Amino acid sequence: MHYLKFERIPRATISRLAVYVQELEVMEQQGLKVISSEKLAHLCGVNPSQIRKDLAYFGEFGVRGVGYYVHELRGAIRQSLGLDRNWNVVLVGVGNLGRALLRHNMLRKRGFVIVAAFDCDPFKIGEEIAGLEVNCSSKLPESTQEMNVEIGVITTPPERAQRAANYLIEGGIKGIVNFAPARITAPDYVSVEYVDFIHHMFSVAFNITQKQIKGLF
Amino acid sequence: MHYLKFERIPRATISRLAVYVQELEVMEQQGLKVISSEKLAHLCGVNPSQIRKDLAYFGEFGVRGVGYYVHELRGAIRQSLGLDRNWNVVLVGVGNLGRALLRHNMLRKRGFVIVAAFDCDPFKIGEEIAGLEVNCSSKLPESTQEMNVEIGVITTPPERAQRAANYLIEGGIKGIVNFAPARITAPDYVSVEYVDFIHHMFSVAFNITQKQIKGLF
DNA sequence: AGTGCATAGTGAAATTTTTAACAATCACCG
DNA sequence: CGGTGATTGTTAAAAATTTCACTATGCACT
Ligand SMILES: NC(=O)c1ccc[n+]([C@@H]2O[C@H](COP(=O)([O-])OP(=O)(O)OC[C@H]3O[C@@H](n4cnc5c(N)ncnc54)[C@H](O)[C@@H]3O)[C@@H](O)[C@H]2O)c1
Ligand SMILES: NC(=O)c1ccc[n+]([C@@H]2O[C@H](COP(=O)([O-])OP(=O)(O)OC[C@H]3O[C@@H](n4cnc5c(N)ncnc54)[C@H](O)[C@@H]3O)[C@@H](O)[C@H]2O)c1
Repeated sequence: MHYLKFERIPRATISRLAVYVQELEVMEQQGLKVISSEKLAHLCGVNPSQIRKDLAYFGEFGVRGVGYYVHELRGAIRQSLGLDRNWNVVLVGVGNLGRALLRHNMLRKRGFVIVAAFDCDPFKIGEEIAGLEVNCSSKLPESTQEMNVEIGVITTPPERAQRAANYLIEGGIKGIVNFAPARITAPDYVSVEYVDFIHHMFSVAFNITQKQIKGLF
Repeated sequence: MHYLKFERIPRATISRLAVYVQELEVMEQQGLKVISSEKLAHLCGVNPSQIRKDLAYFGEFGVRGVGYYVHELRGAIRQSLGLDRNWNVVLVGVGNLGRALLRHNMLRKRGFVIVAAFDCDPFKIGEEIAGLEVNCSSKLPESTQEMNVEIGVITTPPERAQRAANYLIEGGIKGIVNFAPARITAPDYVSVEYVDFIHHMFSVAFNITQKQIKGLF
């Protein structure tokens, strides 16, 4: 019997669950109904035990001898992660990257609804992008409180990231996703995540160098 | 005495080294000459021992009783990661995100030089972005071999990511950074990294949900 | 030169995370 | 309606990673 656990859930587990959801969505589109931990593991590039363990933190979602029902499992994971509802999001910094995010429907499809965008550049304020008017960032704190926004996305230059974060914190935001390559400080009650693709470039460069040293090329 | 180690280096270490470099660059701009592992750790949000351990994989870069010389340490880490040279990069998929990447000088500043961009859309082929002409993706394998390209960046829609990867692999690329939310398969000699910001959105949403359950709000 | 002080480097301990192994259980079949 | 095969959930072992505690060493000051 499975009792609700209050173990701390590894951050790596959360990250993998997101991958599982991704792959489950592909399967669902392909009309696949059932999947075993072994097959899913192979697709996601992990160990099958890992998948069963990750899922065990949240409940029992499979059928022994059969596997997991794709649709059901996707739903279960989404619910476990708190993704079975919409989240109001604001974006700070309407530059190249900010625009790319605003124009894509990827966020909305996953339940993250960008309800406002802010910039400090007077030339950008008033512009309309993807049906959203760019506002002056000084109005941010007020707006987020009014609109019940919980997550802020920072796409300003790195040296402005902390300032953007301060606005968001003042606005009562609970989580920040920072695309600028700069650490920011925030109170404990605010969750901060860093999206830093340069790290991944570094990683690849390092891996290639290593392989070269080891003579694999 | 420090002898060159052939231990496997944790992936997490690489990721942290990238953060250290980031912060060291900020310090250097501020004119700071010396930093202790304790202070750097605080800035990067990690444990001081962790920093010393991470660096120990590559050598001895500090001065006991003093700390690390900022400029020197930055150089040492960059060299350790294989970043003390330029890397030729190609980009596949000139959409919103691809353009944002092409327009930013962030990559070049770090030694990653985008030498060509490819798309399969006839309307985009021939267009010039940031001084680079968009080429037809069918020419990719040939071009990459000619230009001695080692890294490929994928910014196509997810369902096209594997195809893009295949072109890159055919072109003799050694590493791939994939921005599309889709796993890709590649031979062992190709390093693949995934940049998936949706995972970070999930993470933040999950953290907020957890805190709410625990009654922290 | 010697002393004190600060901080890097390092081996061992603690903790966390992953993997392996297996008992439990479900669907299916005769 | 019990046996069979498959695959989960779970416990135990292994591996990896992080943190601690301590030693070594360089610098500044006397
Ligand atoms: N361009 C990319 O492909 C890319 C990819 C990954 C990460 N990043 C990072 O994302 C960030 C943005 O990149 P970009 O290419 O969009 O840069 P950008 O210069 O095009 O855009 C930055 C925007 O932020 C605005 N801004 C500056 N300070 C602000 C403040 N205090 N409040 C509100 N808005 C403010 C600017 O007016 C500008 O519109 C950078 O930190 C960059 O390093 C960029
Ligand atoms: N837009 C964002 O802010 C953002 C952020 C993170 C990740 N992503 C991901 O990055 C990818 C690209 O996003 P986008 O917003 O730029 O999408 P987009 O639709 O604007 O651009 C995709 C481009 O890829 C091209 N393409 C398609 N198939 C191709 C192929 N086989 N070879 C070469 N080019 C091909 C298309 O012609 C198009 O120009 C998507 O997978 C998206 O999920 C986007």
